[in-house]
Amino acid sequence: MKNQFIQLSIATRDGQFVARYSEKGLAELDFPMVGRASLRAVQANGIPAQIRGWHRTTTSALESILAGREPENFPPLAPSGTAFQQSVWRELKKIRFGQTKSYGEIAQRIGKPKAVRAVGGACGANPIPVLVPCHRVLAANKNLGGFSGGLDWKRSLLAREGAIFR
DNA sequence: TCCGTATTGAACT
DNA sequence: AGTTCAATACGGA
Repeated sequence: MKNQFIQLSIATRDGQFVARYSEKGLAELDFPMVGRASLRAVQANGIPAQIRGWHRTTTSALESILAGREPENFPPLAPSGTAFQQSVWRELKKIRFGQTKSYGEIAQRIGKPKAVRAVGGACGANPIPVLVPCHRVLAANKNLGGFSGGLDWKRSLLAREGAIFR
């Protein structure tokens, strides 16, 4: 039972997101579930005050982005992944609100200019979409590329930020 | 070890 | 302007 996340939901007008916290911070964020039964992801009691605080910050950051505004604060992010993935995600966080970068640019900035495909793989493995802005990464020709949460989400998020893409 | 990938740029129709 | 194709790093099975 090593990874016992504490799971809390975030209701937005775009649906119910689910956030999972480790003792280090926000570990995962899920898009609203499409079909049936969004899990009742709430524990009423026994949530440490620290995590409740993080969750308030997460909620407000998420709501800001969904409303097309740049968040003022972020919770501590604690995604689990390989060293390579961590370095990619660290780089993603540096992309400013409303800006985009290509997979190749990310690869260069982490010092592995030829690891372009691997960067794509790391983006797809990102457990904290939206807050770790994997949606701001486009293909070299400014085409959309892919998105694990569905391309509609990627289009929508970029549009709300006023980013330029095709 | 083999396979797929959210890539890329060049070489071809 | 569209299509094919090899190079290439990484992660999962």
